[in-house]
Amino acid sequence: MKLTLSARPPFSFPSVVKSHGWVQLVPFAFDEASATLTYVDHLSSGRIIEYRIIGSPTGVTVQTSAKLTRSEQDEVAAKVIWMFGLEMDFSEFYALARQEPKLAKAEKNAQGRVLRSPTLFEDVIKTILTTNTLWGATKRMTANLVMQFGDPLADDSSRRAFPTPESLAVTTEERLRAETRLGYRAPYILALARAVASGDLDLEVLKAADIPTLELRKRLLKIKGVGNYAAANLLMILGHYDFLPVDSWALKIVSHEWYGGEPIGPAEVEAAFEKWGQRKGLAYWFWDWSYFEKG
DNA sequence: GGTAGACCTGGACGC
DNA sequence: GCGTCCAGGTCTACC
Repeated sequence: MKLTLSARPPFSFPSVVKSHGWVQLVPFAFDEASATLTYVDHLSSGRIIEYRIIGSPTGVTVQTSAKLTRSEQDEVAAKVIWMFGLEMDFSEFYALARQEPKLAKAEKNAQGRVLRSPTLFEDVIKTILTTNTLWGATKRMTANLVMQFGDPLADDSSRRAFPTPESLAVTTEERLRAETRLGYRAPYILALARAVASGDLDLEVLKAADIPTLELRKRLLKIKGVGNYAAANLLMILGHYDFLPVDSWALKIVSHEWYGGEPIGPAEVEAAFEKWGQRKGLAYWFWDWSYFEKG
């Protein structure tokens, strides 16, 4: 099966794929040689399928080896549109970015979209797994979760979908600690899965564009394990850019940019991007950091 | 509301 | 080989 999906221009497939580290976390995988992003998904029909997503200047094509029903095709299309933010409009950000040399490439490179998981449940868990740890450990914890609790492709049990809330809800904190190696994050992940599986918490409604940012942030901060950094990161994913995900990395690159490498705190990071208002997250995310300049 | 201390893990580093 | 530090922070108790 093949679906062709159009994006609001400008659009850049590699810009979305490489917008942050999600592409390195299963069930995502990216093949550089063929420039193909794959993702193993658990459809609401119960089937486990793999998407092969290829970019074009006008959007993406999605291929699956499985033959899908009409409703399954609609589900895949809706999910990929969300994952790539195909309908998102960054024209107001680009208008401001044209005035800032450090964002001069933003419009040309069609920056703004960030790669998202099909469900906010998956993005919340992955975000919690990025906190207070090394990136390598985030990849390992995510891989453990997927291998231990995700359902496999019919023809390749080494490729699995992200666990459903229901599959995680029935496990124990002890197993998440001892086998999945989530450490102190185990009770957070378990509580989240149980809340979503029971229907007490509906994360998908938070994708609605008309929820005010402060209300959204308040709801995200109620999730155990989600603090200021994680909430800001999730707001970025949800298309709200009023808060900065200030982590140790942000402190490092902002210090290098404006403070000569001296130790700084979150206040200095906030001050550096204050003038960008509701688009400060975008300005921060796509800033042409001197930290990465060669030489 | 602000802050200190604890928290899982595992790689890097110094000895 | 061993101990310590720290990383894409958060929570809780305490003031």
